Amino acid sequence: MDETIAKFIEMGYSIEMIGRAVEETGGENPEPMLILETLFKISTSSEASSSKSKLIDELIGMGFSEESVIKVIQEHGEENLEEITNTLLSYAEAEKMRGTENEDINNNYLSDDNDDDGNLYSGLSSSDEENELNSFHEDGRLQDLIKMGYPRKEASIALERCGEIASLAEIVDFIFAAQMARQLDEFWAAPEVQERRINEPPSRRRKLNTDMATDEELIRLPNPMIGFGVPKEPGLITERPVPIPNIALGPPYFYYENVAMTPKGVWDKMSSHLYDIKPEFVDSLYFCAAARKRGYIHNLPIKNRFEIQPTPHYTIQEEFPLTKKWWPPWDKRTKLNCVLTCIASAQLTNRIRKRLEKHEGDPAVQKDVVDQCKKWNLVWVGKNKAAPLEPYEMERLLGFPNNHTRGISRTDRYKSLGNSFQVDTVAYHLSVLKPLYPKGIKVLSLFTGIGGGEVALHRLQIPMNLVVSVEISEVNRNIFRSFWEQTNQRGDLIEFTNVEELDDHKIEVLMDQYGGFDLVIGGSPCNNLAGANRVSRSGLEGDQSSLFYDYCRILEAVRRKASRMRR
DNA sequence: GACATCATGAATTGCATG
DNA sequence: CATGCAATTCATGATGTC
Repeated sequence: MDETIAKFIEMGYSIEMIGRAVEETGGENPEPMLILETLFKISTSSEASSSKSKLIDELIGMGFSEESVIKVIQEHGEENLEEITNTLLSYAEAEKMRGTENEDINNNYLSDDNDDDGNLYSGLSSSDEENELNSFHEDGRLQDLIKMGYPRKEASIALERCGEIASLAEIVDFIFAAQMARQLDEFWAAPEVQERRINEPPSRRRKLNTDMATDEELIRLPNPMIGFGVPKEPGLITERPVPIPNIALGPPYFYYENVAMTPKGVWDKMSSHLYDIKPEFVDSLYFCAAARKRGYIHNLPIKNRFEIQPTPHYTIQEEFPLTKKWWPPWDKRTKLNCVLTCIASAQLTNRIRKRLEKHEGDPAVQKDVVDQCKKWNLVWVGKNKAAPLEPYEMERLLGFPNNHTRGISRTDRYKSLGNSFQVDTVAYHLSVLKPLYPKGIKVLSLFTGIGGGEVALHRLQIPMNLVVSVEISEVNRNIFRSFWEQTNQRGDLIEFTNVEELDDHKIEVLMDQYGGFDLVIGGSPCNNLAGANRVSRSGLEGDQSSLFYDYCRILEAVRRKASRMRR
């Protein structure tokens, strides 16, 4: 503990503050991370601001206005460092994009008036980007950085780390992130002796060690599958166990999704292609009455998530009350299994009924029937009658509005719904964007499907000023366009069919035209990964699932372009 | 051709057991 | 630690009907 305190003093905190923080943190041997968080809170709270904290000075020195910094820290006083980084970067981004308007970003953020921003992205066109980039000399970059107030040493390290072709914005991002992360890093790199003194549950320590191990370690699925935490369940994590690498910090933010249970090594590979961010595995049974085990790789902040309202029912019986009348007492299910793309045959329902009538009260038969019900996700809709869900029932489970998929064949509805997001789960993750983008966001939506991500944003009441959507299926495009029209969206919708056709040039033109993207969202095809595939479960290199690499390509193009535009 | 219906395992993981 | 068992899974392809 003494070592910890010494470290705090070294970081510039006074002994009084440390004492107060330890006291407030409580416990015999509080975790240093918690103390640091409390210290941070104290040092940035209004009553302790007689002497401005080191952090505020640092942020101001980096070129943010004093008002911005104070405002953000007041607003997010209890946030972690990553949160503040993200928020300030978002503000800076928003300020840049407003361009000549030159509004005070803080007033803009705090004000409730949502005036008409229909012309927010009209007539923006830039030129000579490439020439500017090429003429960017390293010495020039160094001098620019020093002019911006960065210490020479820090600037040159960043230059070295980012490489010769990095833009100024990328380097600024790097320095910023490095400064914000430095305090945390001291603890992650803490010596063994100190580590053992930390009074933390063994499970957490094991996780910590695993995460810090080499990359050879395969990614394991967590149990319970709650990611960084789910509502109404213990185990909420407020810091990422493995921080986001500097190079991947947003904005622009991105959100990638796929099935959790893939062939071995797939998630390791996907993570390695997405900036080594560790996936967040979440089972949607914590959000609705059906399981849905999915992995999400994203660079979103994770603090202050919230659920969309109204929340769905958590059990089968509450979600489908009419089944209660027929539900046999020996079927103990309260949650359904994953909604797939195909349903059970009517023959199965018949076979089950006949068996139950013939062997009334036979526990062995009942056990077998329950197994079949689990396998095919059946619910009880009549006496001895177990039937698959109707499309509208799947819509409800997945968080879509009633009849979202109306207008296409029943077979196609099942297929499209089975391939979709669970809206409440995704919305929970995306909810952190709401305070960051009060005037709405610009979305690049890959593999849009029936628009699960957009429905989530809509239900979060985050305006979509622009959606560029890529979706190969015509019926899905029709459904999504119907949603767009029926909800009276005011933003622009631009549709593409194939991800392959969205090349670097098209991306640049779109981003110039609209001022960039705030969010890149999508889940690439799982056909060749999903366990239900008996025929072609060929892994990430399969015909459809290899489109994952197009997601990466497009994301990287967007982030590169965004870095150039930031200047 | 659109649509509906049906039959078709296996990879992976968790867990208990020895 | 090996082994076996149980549980779960964003699907594909063939066939029939209209």
